[in-house]
Amino acid sequence: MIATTRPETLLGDTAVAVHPEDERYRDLIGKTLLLPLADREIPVVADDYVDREFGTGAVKITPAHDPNDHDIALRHGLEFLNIMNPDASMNENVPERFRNLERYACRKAVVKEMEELGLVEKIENYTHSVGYSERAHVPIEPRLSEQWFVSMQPLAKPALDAVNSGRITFNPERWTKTYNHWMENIKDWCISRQLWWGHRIPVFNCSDCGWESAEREDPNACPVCGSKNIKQDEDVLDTWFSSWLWPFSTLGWPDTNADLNYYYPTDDLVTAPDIIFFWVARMIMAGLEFMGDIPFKNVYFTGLIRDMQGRKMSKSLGNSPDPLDIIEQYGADALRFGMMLIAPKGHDILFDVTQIEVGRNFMNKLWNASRFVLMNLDKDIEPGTLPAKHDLEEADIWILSRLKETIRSIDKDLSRYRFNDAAKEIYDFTWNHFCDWYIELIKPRLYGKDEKTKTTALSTAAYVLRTVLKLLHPYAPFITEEIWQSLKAENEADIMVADWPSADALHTDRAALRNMALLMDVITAIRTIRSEMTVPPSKKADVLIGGGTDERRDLLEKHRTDIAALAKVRNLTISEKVVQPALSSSAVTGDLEIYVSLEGLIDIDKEKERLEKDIAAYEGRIGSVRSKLENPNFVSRAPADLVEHERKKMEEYNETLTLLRDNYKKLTS
RNA sequence: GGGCGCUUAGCUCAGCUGGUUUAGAGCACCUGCCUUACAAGCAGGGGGUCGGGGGUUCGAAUCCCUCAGCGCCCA
Repeated sequence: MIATTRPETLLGDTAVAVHPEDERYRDLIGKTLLLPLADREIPVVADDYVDREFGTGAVKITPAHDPNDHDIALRHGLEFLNIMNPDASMNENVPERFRNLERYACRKAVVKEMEELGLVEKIENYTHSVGYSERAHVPIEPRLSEQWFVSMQPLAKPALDAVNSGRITFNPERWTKTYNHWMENIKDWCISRQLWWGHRIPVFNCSDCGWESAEREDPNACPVCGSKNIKQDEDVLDTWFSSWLWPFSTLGWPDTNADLNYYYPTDDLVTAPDIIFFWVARMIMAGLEFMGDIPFKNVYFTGLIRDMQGRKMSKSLGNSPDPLDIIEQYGADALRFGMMLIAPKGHDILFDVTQIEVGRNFMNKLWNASRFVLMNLDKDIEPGTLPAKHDLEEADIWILSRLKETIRSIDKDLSRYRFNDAAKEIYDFTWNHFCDWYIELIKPRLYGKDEKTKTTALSTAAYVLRTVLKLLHPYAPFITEEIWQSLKAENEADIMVADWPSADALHTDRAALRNMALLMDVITAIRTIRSEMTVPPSKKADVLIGGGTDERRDLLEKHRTDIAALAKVRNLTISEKVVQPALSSSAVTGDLEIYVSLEGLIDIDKEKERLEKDIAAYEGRIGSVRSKLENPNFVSRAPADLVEHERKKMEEYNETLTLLRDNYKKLTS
């Protein structure tokens, strides 16, 4: 007894298969059965493919109409009986009464006869997977037919070597596993397609003498018998058959020329991992076969863009947004930059258009920052040229040092295909360093009377901005070129042909980085007090800074105007010993005490709350450092410089905590 | 069945060679601001026992094992 979802194929059965170790049927192996309706004798064969647990454990074999059955038939030398015409109606290989019946009509007829013969045990609904044409919207019927194949084994060997020897690298590396698995189990490639469009397969045959051959030029007579009755194969080539030639056919192959010589092989192929088989592997095979060399050195696999439910975007699902709509809404650069920012290396992304807002906001920020620089830019400033070193002020040195660090990070990220990290670096530097701090820091200089410091600040700002534009250009070609046109020297070329910024042109000044960090901490501390005590931004406050070392106070003294401007301070007192004003709020930054005079705005409870929060924070930090230092194993086994670092941290935290507690005590006494 | 990945803040995700502040960003949220580049913005803030368990280690979001859940690929 057997089960089937396609009863009409019974007419094409040429065997029944059972599992070789199935006790139930062991006796029957090698014997024959009588196939009903067709009245043919068919053998019982034993094959591992059969699942003993499924159904009765006996399966009908229709070699001409099922791929699995086809393979079984090959193994057992069974007959291939094609019972269908190309239109899926029944052909002359079935009993006369079924001939020319459409497949579903035949199915009914077969079932009816089987029932009449009392051979049907039961009929039940069953869900199974069947090939389905999305173009024609009909189920696809497997049917034995003549197709052309490319023998792949000889091509696969050198292609496997090329990747496993490292001549071609995959990024991320893990995709080599997918590649290897496919290549090691490669099957011949069916290149025949039954479509009305495409390149027709250049195979010709003669209906008089049976000659058949693949030809470069269309023949007009049979080369063997001279007959004019020759016909070209009706099928066309699989589209990938031309795609695998892409690395060299696009450069003029099979003709040799300068482009082909220069550009083959290329450096990087950027593509998606879902076409490793269809395209990447085949390009490598074709390159090695036809050019005698690999087509590219590296393959970078991007993630796939999916919708928020994780589904691949597809036309039939209709879940892919039209890029033109997004560009209309956010801008082309915003789309490009936003996409790069949210696409981590080699991982799929769940895409929602609102994520492009980040890109739009950043482009807007860049545009406005550029406007600011340009509106202040005097004509006598030479863009791209830094002021003499001795004219640079600490803020200038700081932003240039930060710029150098940024370029180095970006170079490193790009060399490792970490495009999102590089995008993040540009974003972070531009917004959080250049805009939020540097531009704010130079405003007093720009609005002041000193022409020299003004020019230095502007030259530095222009230099930094120009570098940012170059770094950003691959991500945002349009806005960067637009701004560049206003920022380039008179005879300077467009940004798209500009040199990539070199980190070597700049130097890192550790002292400037450290000093500016302290300055920013102090300014932020004052801002935090102001905000938490709800001092309106329009109201300037008196600030006293005490404690610290002579060096640190000198530093702050040097940046007195910066502190005043950025923290909105009226009178700033910097002295080793300062007396805390009666109505004031306090903060501690390292070993510096900061008092903001509040003149009636002071709220004791709020101030207590603030200090308690700070004290708790430092107690937490000290707790975690202490647990390390009190662990003898840590002290004895961890690297000495790390232990030293933790000790230093402990000292600093303790100092800060002591000052915070003093202030808190004063408040409650 | 075989292979590959993912699980970190309300959401989407970074966190690379184990340590460098008490784990970061954007969005969302709270407070205050139309401060003459920018409200698509500015300043400040809250929010996470890093899916569960075990192990290795002086030290784990990070390395190993295991369990659970989710996703993809196998022409």
